[in-house]
Amino acid sequence: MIYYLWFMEEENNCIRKEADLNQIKRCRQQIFEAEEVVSTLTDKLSLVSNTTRLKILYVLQAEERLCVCDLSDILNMTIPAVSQHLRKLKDRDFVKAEKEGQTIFYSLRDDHRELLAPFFNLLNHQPETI
Amino acid sequence: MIYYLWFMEEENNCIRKEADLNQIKRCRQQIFEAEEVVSTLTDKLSLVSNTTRLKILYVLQAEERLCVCDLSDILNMTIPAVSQHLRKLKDRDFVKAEKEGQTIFYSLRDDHRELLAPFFNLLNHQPETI
DNA sequence: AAATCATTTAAGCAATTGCTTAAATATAAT
DNA sequence: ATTATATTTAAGCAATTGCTTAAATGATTT
Repeated sequence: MIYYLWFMEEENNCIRKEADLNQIKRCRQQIFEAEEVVSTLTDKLSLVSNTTRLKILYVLQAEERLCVCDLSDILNMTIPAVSQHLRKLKDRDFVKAEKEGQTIFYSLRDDHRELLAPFFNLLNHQPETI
Repeated sequence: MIYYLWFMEEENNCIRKEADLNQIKRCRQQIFEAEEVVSTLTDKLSLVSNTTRLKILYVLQAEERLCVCDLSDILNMTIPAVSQHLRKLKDRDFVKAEKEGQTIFYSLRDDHRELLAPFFNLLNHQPETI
């Protein structure tokens, strides 16, 4: 497997006299190494950065489990709208679904508790500033 | 100032026999109280959940300051593209700009260090799983 | 003063998002 | 079997996002 290390080779375009070429290379390498974690992280954050989905996660944290119909009531939203959000959360392993008769109960998975913890903390303690 | 407490009054639409009306009211109130924090938080997270902007924040954390031209080189992106991201980050107080001649240096502000800390930790330690 | 450099701003556009309504699925009750 | 219930899926659409290119701004050098 051959990796092309563009951050080492590529010509610099920043033509400032004072430009620190070593700094630029260092930053390129830093980003190159973090690339995958950046993708994984932003993928998850873009899920959480939606008010409806954050609210869903927040109430699920407190309530153990809720069905689509409950959430539709709680959020004052259409059932399909809620369902579509839940699907995204399920696809990314934020929640799990358990069928009981014709009702499907959703609950928080443990997978992302660490990522979510600071957000739940903020929401629970309602500080003046974030 | 009169607040209409819809979460107390409003009719329930979830018609399941087993629906726990108290649970639904409790959740509504919980969300009602967190509403503002939810907005503020998702507003910030939606900034961070973009790979380019997270990378900018990440390298700025390590490098103290970088100019638009540097970042354009580092990220292998057009100058206007970077500039537009920086504007968003500046508008939300994630970064500050300092002019020095015709060069504008951007650096991290302290305002959101607490929010960003866990993300920087992940990026620095490159764990197998997030 | 004119040209160069660093950056921003603006207009345009393709891709994505998040809703809506309507139809499909699947389980339960009559 | 038929109807009702709970949910999902799909199609359509307006709003937002993030880029591109071109033009504008403002400081520096010649």
